[in-house]
Amino acid sequence: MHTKDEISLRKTLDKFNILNDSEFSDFLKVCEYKEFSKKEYLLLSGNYNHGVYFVISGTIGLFELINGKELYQNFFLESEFANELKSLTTQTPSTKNLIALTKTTSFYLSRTKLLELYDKSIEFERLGRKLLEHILNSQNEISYVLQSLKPEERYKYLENKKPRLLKSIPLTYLASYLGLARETLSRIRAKK
Amino acid sequence: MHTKDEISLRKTLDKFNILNDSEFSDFLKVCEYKEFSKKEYLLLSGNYNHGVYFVISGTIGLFELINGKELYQNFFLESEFANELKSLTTQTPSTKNLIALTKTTSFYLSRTKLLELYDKSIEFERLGRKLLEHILNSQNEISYVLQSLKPEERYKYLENKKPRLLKSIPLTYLASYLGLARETLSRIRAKK
DNA sequence: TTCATTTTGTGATTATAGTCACTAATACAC
DNA sequence: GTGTATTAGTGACTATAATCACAAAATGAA
Repeated sequence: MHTKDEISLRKTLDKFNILNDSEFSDFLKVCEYKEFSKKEYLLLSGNYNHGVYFVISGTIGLFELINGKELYQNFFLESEFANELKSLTTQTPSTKNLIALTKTTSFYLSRTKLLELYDKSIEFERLGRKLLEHILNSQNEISYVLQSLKPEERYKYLENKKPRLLKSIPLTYLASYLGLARETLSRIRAKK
Repeated sequence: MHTKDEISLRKTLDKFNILNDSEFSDFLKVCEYKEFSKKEYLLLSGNYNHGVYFVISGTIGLFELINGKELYQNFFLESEFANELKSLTTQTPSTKNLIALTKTTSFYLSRTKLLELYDKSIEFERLGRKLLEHILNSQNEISYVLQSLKPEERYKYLENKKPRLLKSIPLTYLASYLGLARETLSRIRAKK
């Protein structure tokens, strides 16, 4: 049996060219299908993070609450792995929140099952490593944007490199993500 | 034979609790001792990145040249792995430079040898994954600093979380690293 | 469809850090 | 030890984006 959702997961993992059919099947076996309604929390700060999510449909936001303000640090769209790695890897209470910004469907992979996969064979370790390399390269890009681009250039960065975000995430959250005041981003867009 | 330098490497890797004596010995076997004089480049933008360095002594800087300005993105001190992962993992020409900011000694591990280790056993893959998790958590912290802290708070961040940088890296480079004008950082420090 | 909530737009003002220009101090090479 | 490089400090000024306050629009639920 291959549902559309499983094929989507397969396609994403196949980019790394590591798992064969049997390994993918093992991966899938430990995934649980989960749905979230808009504004539902997948992870609440203060709690431990117990796993990762593969987004089938919808969008998930990662944010931190800093003096009453929601500081968005990432967004996860269709076919991406939503993750908060600090708490997951160090097993300390999370300072961050994962929230469904829209109605969302996902595959959930618990930390326990993930660690079992890592133990099972080198292929899963390799997949984990490659995924982390990929995530790290993205994260470095964001850091660069925040470190050195002016507001207008940050907006252009979204246009050019993250058009899906621009299309699907409210400006308010994007401003937070880019380290700008909402009004600033609104004015930049108005000028175009 | 165990030199002081090898013990330093061993201690750093032992934090991850993965390699046994024989595996560490395999790791060490593929390391080359390399020295760099002040201002010598370990990686020049435009070139391919062929490996990683473990800093035995000295400091290494990672920067990008953006309209004539050196934009420092990281510093690597004693007992840290100096890396530029984008070019290393994607095998595209590097946009970044690695430079010895002081006279530096290091162990060099080539990409080829690294990949051989990854193939050799699951322990090396796991070490790679854990190292990446660690690096990613640090990188997320920097992003947070750049996204949401005011100049004064950024300086405090260095004081509290990166005192070694504050001690050993010129203010000019630290300002770049923190996304601030050199003068701003200088004034902040003067106020203390 | 209507009402409440969320999201966006925009003007006026202020705070803040960037830039420029120059001096001082420190480090480093010969 | 002298001279050159690099690094740091500081005042004056300017540009820029944050903040505040409010209105408008869009979205979503009942």
